[in-house]
Amino acid sequence: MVNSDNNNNTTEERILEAAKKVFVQNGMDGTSMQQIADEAGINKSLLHYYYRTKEKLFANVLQFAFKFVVPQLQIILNSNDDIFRKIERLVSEYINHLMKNKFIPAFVLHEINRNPEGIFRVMKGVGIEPKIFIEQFEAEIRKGTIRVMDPRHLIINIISLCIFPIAARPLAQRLFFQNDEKAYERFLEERKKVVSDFIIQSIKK
Amino acid sequence: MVNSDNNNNTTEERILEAAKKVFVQNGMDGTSMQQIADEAGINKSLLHYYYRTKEKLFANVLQFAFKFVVPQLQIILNSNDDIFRKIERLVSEYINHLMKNKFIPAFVLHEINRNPEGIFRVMKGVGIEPKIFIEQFEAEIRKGTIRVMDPRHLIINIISLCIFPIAARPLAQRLFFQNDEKAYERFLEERKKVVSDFIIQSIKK
DNA sequence: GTCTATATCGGGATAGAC
DNA sequence: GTCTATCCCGATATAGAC
Repeated sequence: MVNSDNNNNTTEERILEAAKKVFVQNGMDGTSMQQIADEAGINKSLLHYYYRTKEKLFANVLQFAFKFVVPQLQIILNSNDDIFRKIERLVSEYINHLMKNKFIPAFVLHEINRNPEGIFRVMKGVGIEPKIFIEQFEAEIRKGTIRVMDPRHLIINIISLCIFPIAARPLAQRLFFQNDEKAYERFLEERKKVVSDFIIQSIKK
Repeated sequence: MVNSDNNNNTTEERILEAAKKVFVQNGMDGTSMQQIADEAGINKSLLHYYYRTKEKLFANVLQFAFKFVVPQLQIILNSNDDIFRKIERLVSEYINHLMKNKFIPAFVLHEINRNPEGIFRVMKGVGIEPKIFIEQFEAEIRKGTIRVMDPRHLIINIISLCIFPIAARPLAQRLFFQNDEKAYERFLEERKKVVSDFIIQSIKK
């Protein structure tokens, strides 16, 4: 899961762990309180005792989708590396994270459409801030080392290339890799280099 | 919607139109038969009369997500254009299609994870076949006009860059465009050129 | 074909015993 | 804190009148 601290803690924590697992795999609508209770090894009533409603429990789960990875990415965004090195590190770190949390991308994308405000609130809470990265990018454009481009396109491109292959994995793995798990893992490993090369080539003059 | 032939046909067709609209926006789990009945202007029983179960009705909807766009893309894939022109046309056509069917990407991605076999069956049914495109790509590599690259990475990259900005639109529009619909429309229009330039730059030697 | 009425089940949530 | 029992509602699905 997205969190490393595992099971045998308090009941409250066990519930949250179970909820993360089940919600992230099946979405808000696709998950019942019974499933979460079973996963946590307790009964439904306790869920309501600790988190009054399903909505509140879900809200608690949602932020875990960002809580751990955002600070890591922020460190890279604000580091002293040059722009190309930053892109390499961002892509590698992000793909790495998503490989370890493979249900997160589709879960978040579904939620973005089901209830945009919820995600938006969480995103403002964790507060990712690409300002320094964008300024650096624009400085390079003025220096003439990279092509003129709206930084928003670059950012969306980077994110697209990292997230989509994980979000669409169950289909892509079947279509292109005969549903071979290991082969797709290797493909994703390769992508850490392929994607950053791809991006750097496309922006370099 | 993904289909052009509109409303006032037989009841059976009206139901299917309504089901497409509601299912695609809210997903299988997020949709009730009552919602579909309301959207179609009839009552629940009729849904069961025409399509025995919710599952069967949903299965009928699913294929419409691919039925119309796949043949169009296939024509481009098999055309006589050179590889760069093909990429331009593919990206432009696909983004265009997705802009007109903005709920499809997140719907499909969610479904890919909820029930991969269902999507896989549909995909084999509509049968997209990139063989000619891949051969053309490999021929260019041998000629030395483009860099060495697994064609699967290229294909995944193209699809990622087209789909993701639509799938994540509700969030991206808020984060980068103050939730301005029109501004995001322009951004997506721009992407038809930006994305194909981006890809071509990155593979060209 | 289309409707109303109803059966049956599972959902979220609460009451109350321990 | 944790359980069992229960409430209430909305869901899918069916029966049967017209």
